[in-house]
Order: sequence, then C-alpha cells, then structure tokens
Amino acid sequence: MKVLTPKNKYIPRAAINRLSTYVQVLEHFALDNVEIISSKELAEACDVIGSRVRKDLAYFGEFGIRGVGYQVRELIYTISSALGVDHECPMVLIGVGNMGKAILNDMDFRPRGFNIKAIFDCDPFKIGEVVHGLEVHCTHELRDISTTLDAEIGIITTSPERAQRAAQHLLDAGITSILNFASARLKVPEHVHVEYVDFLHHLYNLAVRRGATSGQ
Amino acid sequence: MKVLTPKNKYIPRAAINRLSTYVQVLEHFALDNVEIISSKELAEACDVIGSRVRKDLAYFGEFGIRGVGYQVRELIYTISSALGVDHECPMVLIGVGNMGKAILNDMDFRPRGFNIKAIFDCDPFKIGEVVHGLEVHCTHELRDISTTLDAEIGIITTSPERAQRAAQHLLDAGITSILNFASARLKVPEHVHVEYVDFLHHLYNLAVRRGATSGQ
DNA sequence: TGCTGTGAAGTGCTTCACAGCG
DNA sequence: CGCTGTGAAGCACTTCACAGCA
Repeated sequence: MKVLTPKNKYIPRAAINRLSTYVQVLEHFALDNVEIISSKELAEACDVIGSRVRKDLAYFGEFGIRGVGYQVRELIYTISSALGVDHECPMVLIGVGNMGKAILNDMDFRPRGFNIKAIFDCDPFKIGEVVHGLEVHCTHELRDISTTLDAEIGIITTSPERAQRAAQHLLDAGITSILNFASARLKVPEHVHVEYVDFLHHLYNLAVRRGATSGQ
Repeated sequence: MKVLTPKNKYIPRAAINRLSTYVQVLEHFALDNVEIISSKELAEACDVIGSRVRKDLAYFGEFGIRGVGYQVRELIYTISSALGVDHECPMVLIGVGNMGKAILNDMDFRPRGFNIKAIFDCDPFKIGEVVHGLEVHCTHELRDISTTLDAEIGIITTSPERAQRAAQHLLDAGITSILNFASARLKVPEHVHVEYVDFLHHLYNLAVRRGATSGQ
C-alpha cells in the first residue's frame, strides 16, 4: 500500500511517521506562540536532521521562506491536509477494561479529529455503564451502530484471547482500519490495515540496547 | 547505536522489531504444543515472507533443520538470549493514573522477565494506595528506591505536562532506558534511549491509508 | 524431496553538498 | 547572508533465486 499526495507524489511510510511527530511538536510551538521555525529547530525537537525535515516537507510542495524558515500555523495545516487528517474521523472502541478506560479518559485525540463515538464490551455486567460520557453497548450492536456512525477506525482493547473475535465484529461492520492494543496478531483479509500497539516490542528495543555495543 | 550479537554480528534495527514479534508468536505456537515450525509458517503468522524470517535468524547462527524447520522451544530460547532479553529486567513506573493502572493490571510482562518493581506518583492523595500489589511511593523516593532495585527501565505514564519532570527523576536515578506513554517529546542526554509509545502516530498511519491510492 | 542458509540483485530511505532564492 | 529545496551519492533493508544439507 503506497501513499500518494493529492498531487500524486509518493510519500514513504517512514516519512509519514515523522510527519505525524512534526505536527505534534509544531502544535507545542504554536501554543508557545512561535510563529516561524527553521527546519533545523524543528529537526532538533524531533531528533532528526534538518535536511530530513526539508525532504519530508518537499513531498507535498514548497512553502518555506528561504533565509527564514516555515510559518508554524501554516505548516501544521499543510501537513494535516496533505496526510488527509484534517477532517473528522469517527472511531469505535471494543473492550472497556482498564486499557479501554485509560484511552477514553487520558487520550484527547479529538483536537486532531479522531473521535471515539461508541464503545462496546461483551461483558453483560458492563453494558449500560457510562464511561467518559459514552454508554457501553453490547458487541452485537456494533455492526448497526458503527454503520450509522460511519465509523472509519476500530480500536481493540480487549484481552488477547478476545482480540480476534473483536476484529471479526469490526470486519462485519465493514471497518478496514484497526488499532490493536491487545498483544495478539490478528488474522484479517489483505485489504484490512491493522496497526499494532505493541509495548513488549518497545521493551525489547530498550533491553537489546542496554548491553549493546555502540558503533560510531 | 548499533546492536551486535555476542559473536559481534550486526543486527539491523528492523530485524529486532520482527524478532520480538517472532518470539511472541512462537510462544503462542508453543502453548499449542507445536514442536517444529518452518520459516514459511512462522512468516505467515507474522505477515512477512519466509526468506525474511530465515535472514533474521541467520544473524545469530544456524539452528534450523534443513528439510524440516525449527524447533519452537529452542528458537524462543535462542532468539531471547541473542537479544539479551533472557534475564530479569527490573522496571519502575511513574504516574499511577488510568494508563499506569491499565499497564499494571492488564499487561503481564513478567513471563518475559520485564518486571515492574516499584511505582511512583507526585499526587499526595495517591501515595500509599496499593495498585496491583504495589504501594504508590512519592516521586522523591524514586532515586533511592530504584537504585536499591537496580532498575534498568523507567516507564512514564504521567500527563504530557509532567512527562519531562518524570524523565528528570529517572535520569537522576541513573536510568537510561525510558518507555514513554505520555504524548510529549522528552529532552534527554544523548546516551539515554527513549521509546515513544505514540497512539496518534498509529492513528495517522491508519487515516493516511484510508483514502490512499494503493500501488501494486 | 523439502526446507534452510546465503550471495547477488533490487528497492527504498538517508545523508550530503550545494545551487537558488528571499 | 541564511535557510530552503534538491540532485546525486551512499547506506540499509528486502527480495530473489538457488546451492546445500537432512
């Protein structure tokens, strides 16, 4: 799956990851009322080099001011629309356990358009409970509700054992973008995109480098 | 920072990420009493191709049986020790909010040696509370306690605003490996390794591909 | 025969170095 | 003069194709 800009230019996957970091960092600069930023300043805040930032931005146009830098507000807007994340994106969540509640309460995705619109659980004791202003529905209602909501992304925060079943509910509802927090690989058709949030992955990366020989 | 095996062979970062997935998937096969697995079978379960699996394993030796495959148990053990994740790794956690509690309750890292040994919060009302069998300590005690525990990894689950201060506490305690769940970039010295668990990152990846043109 | 281990070819991403413009 | 935008060189990872062994 390759990503093209409106102008049909290809954006490498690696660049998209950085671009999303740029947006987050730029939003902090904007809050501090920084109006102009150079590629070097942005790069340092994101732990990359200046030319990398410039190349990443070049994927969708020229809008820096030579000798000066980039306008922070404009840059946020331009990146967001280039990535197609400048509009509302309704989401549903399955699994209202500790992790589900943590995401509902702590993570405020809404400013970026990502909005959890409905939540589901298969535990009858949880159904009807209200979490963060949303009523917990039975997973069997997922199909109807998420169709009505036009949900685009499904978040799985069930136990690993129930993750596959949760995925099936999402697939049945026609959702093809899944964010999976359960530590289980999902079997899905080829056209479905699953992002794995894998904590252990990160721990391995830390552990491996603990005793690692550092080359240059 | 490059990672070398005991035999001084370089392991690409990309390979380490996959290797950690292999271990997780292999552990599932082991639970199902699968004793032998081919590179192709493992590959399919991990969404990669067979030759990629074989190349990844080749970084630290030859232990497949030609014409047959790999012994599941042996493979788990070999990968784990090659990555240096075959021993106890004490961790501390700062920020006992929703996310901190979710990790303490839902994530069982212990079978893999990752063990949260102490938890901290700066909120006086939380200090003394017991979560998942651990008493919440004041962040000012972090230095002493984590030195005593020989903590190797620090997990930050505070609010974004408090993340930098939490990082400072970890640095003061001599911890140079940080797993950061707060959506804030951390300013740390060069030798410190921070892994960012960035949900928004994943959401961007999903959203970008939503309307993406798919190239072959 | 079947699957592993691996050189060689191919692809994609990163860095460098500098031309170009405000 | 400073910082952007970009070709060209370099590096890293992936795939292919097949030799080699159980």
